[in-house]
Amino acid sequence: MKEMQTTYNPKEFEERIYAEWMEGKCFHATADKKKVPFTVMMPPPNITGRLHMGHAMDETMQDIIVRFKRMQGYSVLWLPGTDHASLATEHKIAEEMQKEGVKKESLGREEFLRRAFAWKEQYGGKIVEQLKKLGSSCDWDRLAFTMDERCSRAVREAFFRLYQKGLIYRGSRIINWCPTCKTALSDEEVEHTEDAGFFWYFDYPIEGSDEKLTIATTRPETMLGDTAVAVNPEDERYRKFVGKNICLPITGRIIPIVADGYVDPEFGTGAVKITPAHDPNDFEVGLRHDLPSLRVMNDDGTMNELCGKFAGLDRYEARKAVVEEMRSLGLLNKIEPHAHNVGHCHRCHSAIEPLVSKQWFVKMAPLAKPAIDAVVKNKTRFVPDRFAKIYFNWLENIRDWCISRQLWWGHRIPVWYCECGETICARETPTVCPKCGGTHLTQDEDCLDTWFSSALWPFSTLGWPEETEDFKYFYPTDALVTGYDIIPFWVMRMMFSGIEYTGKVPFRDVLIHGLVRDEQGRKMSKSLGNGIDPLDVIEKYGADSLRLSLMTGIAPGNDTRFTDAKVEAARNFINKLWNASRFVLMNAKGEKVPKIEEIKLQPADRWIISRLMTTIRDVTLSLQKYDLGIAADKLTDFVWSDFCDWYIELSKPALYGEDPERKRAALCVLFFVLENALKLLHPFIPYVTEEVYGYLPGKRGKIITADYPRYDSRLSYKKEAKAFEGVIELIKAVRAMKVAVNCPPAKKVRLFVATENRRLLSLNKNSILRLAGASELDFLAPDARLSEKTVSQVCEVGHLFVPLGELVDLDAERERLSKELDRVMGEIARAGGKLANVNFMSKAPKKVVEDEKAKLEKYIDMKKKIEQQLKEL
RNA sequence: GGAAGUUUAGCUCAGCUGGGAGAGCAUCUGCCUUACAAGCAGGGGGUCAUAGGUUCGAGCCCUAUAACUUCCACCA
Repeated sequence: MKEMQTTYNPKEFEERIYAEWMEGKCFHATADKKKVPFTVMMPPPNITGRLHMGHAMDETMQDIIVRFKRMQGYSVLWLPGTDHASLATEHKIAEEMQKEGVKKESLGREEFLRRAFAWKEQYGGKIVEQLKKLGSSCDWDRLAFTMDERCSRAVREAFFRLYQKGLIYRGSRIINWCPTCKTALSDEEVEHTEDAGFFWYFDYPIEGSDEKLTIATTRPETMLGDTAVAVNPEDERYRKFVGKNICLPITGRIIPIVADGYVDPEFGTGAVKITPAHDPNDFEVGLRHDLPSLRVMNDDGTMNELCGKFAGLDRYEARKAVVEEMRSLGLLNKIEPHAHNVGHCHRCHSAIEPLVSKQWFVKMAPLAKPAIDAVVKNKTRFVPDRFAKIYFNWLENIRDWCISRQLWWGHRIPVWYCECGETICARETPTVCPKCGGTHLTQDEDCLDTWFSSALWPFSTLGWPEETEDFKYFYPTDALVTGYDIIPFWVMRMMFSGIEYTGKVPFRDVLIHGLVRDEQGRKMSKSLGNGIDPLDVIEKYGADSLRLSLMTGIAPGNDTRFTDAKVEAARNFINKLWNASRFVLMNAKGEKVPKIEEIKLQPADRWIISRLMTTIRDVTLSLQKYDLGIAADKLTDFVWSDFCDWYIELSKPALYGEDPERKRAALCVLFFVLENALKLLHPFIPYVTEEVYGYLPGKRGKIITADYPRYDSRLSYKKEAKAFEGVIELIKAVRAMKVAVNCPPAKKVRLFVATENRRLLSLNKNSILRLAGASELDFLAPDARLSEKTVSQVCEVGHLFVPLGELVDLDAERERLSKELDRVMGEIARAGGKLANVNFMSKAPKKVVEDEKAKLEKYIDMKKKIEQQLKEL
């Protein structure tokens, strides 16, 4: 067998091991009726995307859960895929073509799509390769793409069904328009930011009078599309004007003054210009008062032919020009600075133009209701549950979803128009008009919002609408892991889609995690340039270290900061594990290791096995609750402190000793604990655990497919473990004493313990001598004392005396004991106070009272002994 | 204008259903002890944001307050 290297070096094996897993089809899921399915759908990254820390965290969490469940014996499917990301991708491809001097429009739809698919083939798989580096154990055989044949079919089916039910409609509504991307956007795709702007006050002349009505606006250029001015019906100032008309400056159009409750008399001048075609509120006012809607802008954000001399001007140039024109007409009343909310395109960040446009919408109210109910009834639950509130908040206030996009890259809307005027929605491309029999059908030009296909992800990837084996077996899925930032985009939409199309919620648990921020707590972003590339970290430290660092010190749903120090700490831990493994293997050379059932266990053995059992139980429970951070903490603590710092050291006397049986027994326990620890750690740090597992003697398969450790109550040894803690305490006491009195560490000391528990100490004599740095261990009668000058410490197992002869620094010892006495007195006061409290005695649970009594007794005894010792010094 | 979150050691954060404040990093002291200096041993450091309340008992539950963060919202 080959030797392990002296230092942990992930580069030696990470790539090789991933290849072995792939070769062994370890990630492949089968619809195995004998097993219970466990399904996770990977949130598909955009094909334009590059792996970032957010992905790394998201992927790691899923991989941990999935590996855990796989080891527990579930038939696990973790289905990966990518999203076509229509807007982002089209944007990117158009940009690249621009560099070659090619315009999208001049290519035409077909040629553009041909190039887009070619681009996807070439670059779209990049992110998938990056995911593999992290160690993601997803079923690559089932790799899906939101625009592949399966998903496309599901999209058409879903659209068709909603259309038939009347839940999809086409209409002219006010929508969010991005003048740069030249497409409509959904409300969720608009980001609002507070921008510094101005309030322009315009005097609008009243028709047939010298009076003027002053309005305030943040968007002067839209006045060209005004079709009314509104005031509050209760507003005394303006009551007389209601019903009269305004002679709209510049345009000369005559528009009415209407009364509407929407107007806040306190704000601005209390008179509002109404532009139904360019403002959502004004649109509503327009509907109520039957006002015409006058669109004055083109798709690219320039003013249109209705704007006279302003036609062709960009909206911002037009703004200046209109203000100037009003000034020259003497109608500009004043200008005030004013901060207001402006919507921006989440893709290109241009200011959104609300405008009336003919688009396709999904009627949300009937879909939102069941999606809310499902979470209320706990059919799907959010972890942590506070995110349910955010989910409710979205769905309760949701407006109809604008699903059409003026793009080419995406799912084309499955609607055709006949010359006769008929609109046909169909699953497959129709050839004749069912109404007139005509064959001149043209398909709707628009594409669907990317999220329309993402919403079907949990089942479209499994073959829905067909009742495939996969669909029947793996759906509904079990856990969805994602960041809180995409609850409205994705989680919500999968929920109502799943319920609507399959009749079942798409997932049982929604595990929400926070954002990975930079060292200063800032969001990692391209513009700040503070993003850290996970691949660089992997290159430097290995994937396991990155994974573990992302899982330490995290709480569900909370943001976390990424620091190099954390990765280093993780790497150090793995190195520790590596060396502990190396130690165990080195000592096993040539030895035949018996089974755990065949050996005689020593107290230290029972203690570490007991600690292992506790760890198994705690970690399993934590993972089941998705408390990954806690599980990671418990595990690293167990391996580093209990196993490495204590048990390995405790086992050395046996390993290096003369008794071959003792040696074999110690080896057996070392292997037993190591093997289980590796398994428990495997979901977190899969590569190194697989690598080390391969070095373990005996015939075994891969750790990835090994059984997850189980808690065994027969091996819990609660009492023995508790008793053994006394030995540990004793050793710690000796070490601390030596340091306190400045005794050189290498100097061996003699130990005397006045105790009733000689057996336990005798059994561990060699370990105590070794770990405490002592030459002898002798016993005294329980209340006996040592005649020479000594340092002493009252321990659980007995009263410890260390004669240090001329080495004793009496002042240091006095100080140490006084400090100890203070602590004990404090404890006595605390416990005594509690026990003297009548209310505590009568109301606190018996167990708590008993515990306090025992503590008090113990501390009183300690106090006595310490005082005695102080006197004798 | 709503809503959520955060506030615990110098820093980054844990702390399950209320019963003697934790980790990692940093810092100090001493150690190259035959797995590991990416290490070992020992130590220092916290009125758990503030003010009230409930309770025998509060970091944890309730009510206010403050600061910071984020999300949502049509105030032109």
